[in-house]
Amino acid sequence: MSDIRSFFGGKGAAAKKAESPEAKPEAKPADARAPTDGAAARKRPRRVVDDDDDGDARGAPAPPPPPSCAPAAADADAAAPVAPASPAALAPTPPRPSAPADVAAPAPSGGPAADGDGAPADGGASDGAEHTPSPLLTKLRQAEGKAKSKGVLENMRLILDTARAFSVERSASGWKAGAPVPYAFLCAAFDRCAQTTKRLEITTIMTDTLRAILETTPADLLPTLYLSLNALGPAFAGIELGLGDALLLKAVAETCGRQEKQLKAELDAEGDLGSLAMAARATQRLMFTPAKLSVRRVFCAFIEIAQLGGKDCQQKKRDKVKALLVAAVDNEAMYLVRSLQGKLRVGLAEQTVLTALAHALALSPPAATGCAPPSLGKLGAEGLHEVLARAETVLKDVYSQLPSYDVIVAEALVHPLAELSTRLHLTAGVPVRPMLAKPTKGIGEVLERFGSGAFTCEYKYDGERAQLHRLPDGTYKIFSRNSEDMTGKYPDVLQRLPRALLDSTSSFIIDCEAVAYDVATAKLLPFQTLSTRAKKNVSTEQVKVQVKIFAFDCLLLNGAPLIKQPLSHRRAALRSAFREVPGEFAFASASDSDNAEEIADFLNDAVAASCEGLMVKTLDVDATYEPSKRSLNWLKVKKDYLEGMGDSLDLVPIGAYHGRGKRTGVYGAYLLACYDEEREEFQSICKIGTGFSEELLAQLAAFFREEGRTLAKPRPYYRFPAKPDLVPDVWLETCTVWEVLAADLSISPQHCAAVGEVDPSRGIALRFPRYIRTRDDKKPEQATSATQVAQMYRDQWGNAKKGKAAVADDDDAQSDDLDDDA
DNA sequence: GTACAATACACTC
DNA sequence: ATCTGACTAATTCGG
DNA sequence: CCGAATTAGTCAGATGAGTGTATTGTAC
Repeated sequence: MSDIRSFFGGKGAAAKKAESPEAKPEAKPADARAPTDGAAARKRPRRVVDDDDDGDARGAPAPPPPPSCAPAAADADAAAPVAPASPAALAPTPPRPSAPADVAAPAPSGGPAADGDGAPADGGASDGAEHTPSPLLTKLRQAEGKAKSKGVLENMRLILDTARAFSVERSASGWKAGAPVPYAFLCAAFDRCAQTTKRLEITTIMTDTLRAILETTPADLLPTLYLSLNALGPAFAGIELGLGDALLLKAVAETCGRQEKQLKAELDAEGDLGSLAMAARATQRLMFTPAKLSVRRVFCAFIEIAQLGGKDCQQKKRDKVKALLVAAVDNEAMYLVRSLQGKLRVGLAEQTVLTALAHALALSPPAATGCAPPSLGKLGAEGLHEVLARAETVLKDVYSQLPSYDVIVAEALVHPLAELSTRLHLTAGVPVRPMLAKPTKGIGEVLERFGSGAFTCEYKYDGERAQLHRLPDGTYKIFSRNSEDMTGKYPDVLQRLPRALLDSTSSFIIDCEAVAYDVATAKLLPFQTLSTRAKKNVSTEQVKVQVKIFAFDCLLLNGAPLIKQPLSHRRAALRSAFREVPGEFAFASASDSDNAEEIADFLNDAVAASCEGLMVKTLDVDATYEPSKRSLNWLKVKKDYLEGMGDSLDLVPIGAYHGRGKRTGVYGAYLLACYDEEREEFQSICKIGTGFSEELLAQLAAFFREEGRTLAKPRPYYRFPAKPDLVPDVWLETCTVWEVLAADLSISPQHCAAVGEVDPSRGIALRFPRYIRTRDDKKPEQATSATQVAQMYRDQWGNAKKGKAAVADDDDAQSDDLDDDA
């Protein structure tokens, strides 16, 4: 994030003043177009908005765009700040306009293509109102018949058709080229994304949006990306808003002069604080018009909010939110709130943003890269598709190896996309997106998929993913599954790690699972124990819960990246660079057998050794490490999916919670209870919110809303969590029984199932509960009993202990595997 | 004012 | 974590 | 051999329990 701030720092102040005449609306009715393009063609009468961005109040205001990045047309725009738009141009899909001149005359290399067609049109051309059909489009139509893939053609046309839309919005939001990108411009794009569920369309919308920014104000690209991704910076930077629904609700209430309670009630019905905020703001009248919001101001405000801490920081955070909300117009308020909630809900997330960024960079290469925009006219649909696909591959590959937009954008603005993969690569000290595994139903499915090639099975340990790094300078880093920096959490691990290193080992990145470990009994401890470890500023001496590291992959060794190597190679590298240290460091237990029986036995061993099941990975074919992209080439076989091994319970819904977002209008989750026969009461055991189809959800809501199924108060024989969050919005009469599957049972600080049976004051809860089906054949009183729940809880530990007890100690198990591999 | 409890948040699975 | 739904891409089937 | 039908894979966004940490609120 420091990168970001420096982005806006320094030269900012002066520039800002210069380009920001007191932002009061200087209405200019209509405007002659920039001379560079077919001026006359695009005169559009229109009311003008403030032509400048807000008084960006921040200490670090905006720099002008790097001169090299400002296309000629953009300058023209700046000179003539009005960006008018004809009603026609605002129509969703106006006929494709394109002046022949635009097409014929490629702009100088500094002016990237603004249109999707072959002519690198000047920036101005993009918002032209009237054009004749571009040659490329014509060409496409002609090619239609013989095009190999209609999909490709359609896709390319989509790109072309919407390529101009961004400029319309750019106009609508009063954005001079080179000026800070108006937040409204981004919000308009979000709106359009939200209106469709088609991924290609969303991608195109974002591509256009990013291109517009690239071509006019590249300095705002980074904050735009972060706002689109709902992030404040790379995960490993650890920048958090420290602001959630509760605070936001207060902030919105205060801004709009509403009672918190009342707003909460509306939220239950509306399901989205964002749209509530928008609605509330719409009815408010302000004494004066606040300065318009810009992307950079919004982003910087978020960063500032994140940096607030200490006494009264909640009040300060709220004030900052209020300041933003007050300045928000239309849907800006909605997206501000949603961004702060961390849920944009417009169908936009990392993969899509990456694709859009890649496409944008390919279509509108920044001037400093020295790349000319692709000559699309020559490429045709297939060619264009090819170019875009390659760009996407490159960018995603780079991102997976170096997941930092700060770095990537900085590079991409000055170097050709094609060079990124050589400039940016796997680096010790920067987390790699971990490879994930796809769930399977059992060994049969595994064999079906991996039948032919060699594969290996490893224990799936129940701990925390840990990516251990050693930099060339000898320092260590640990990253979590989501690339959070966990170095401070495991000083003990790092202190001992050198003992597991062989002499020749210098830098590395290894993929591991950190598991709680009982030194005395040499047994693995459950995840719940691991999670009680302190998380910040841990000192080695104070560590209560010991941890054992199970390494299973090696992504980089002594400076050499290994992720493109097959697993067999990487595993050999891992084993050549480390040695096991009893109780501290081991290689994940593995078996390379492809015999179903042996695998089944191995699975049993895994479960007996307190593991969740197996990970199954190909060794040679399709066996590269695929961070984040095709990342599901590993399979996991979890015990709870196996017939008879999962914990299946029959439970009774006794309460319901209003759904949010997609689930607005129905209940989004239910509170489930088991039945305590002795005490004759229903005891909460978990909430459940997954496993339902949308249709079912609707039916259930309708069902429970029928007369007599909801209660004003909980029955006296309901036992439920005390915590306000967990108290249902609606109480239900006991009238159905649902079968629910869970991975484990845990002692719960909240739930009440079988209180007193296993723990004197705490009940039992389910881990990973999901709805399976409705048990029409059972009455509520026939639900799983508290006694049974308690028994199930005891059994899960019992199993782990007996079973194949001899193998339970992992240390032994690993050495075996080591042997048969070496 | 200090000490502790309650709450909100971010993060793991 | 689990799960569903929508879309897209890949593959198979039928004329 | 092409186009339709089917299947498989991606992606986003609903939702779960439980933990430590930081801040706020409250009791003394």
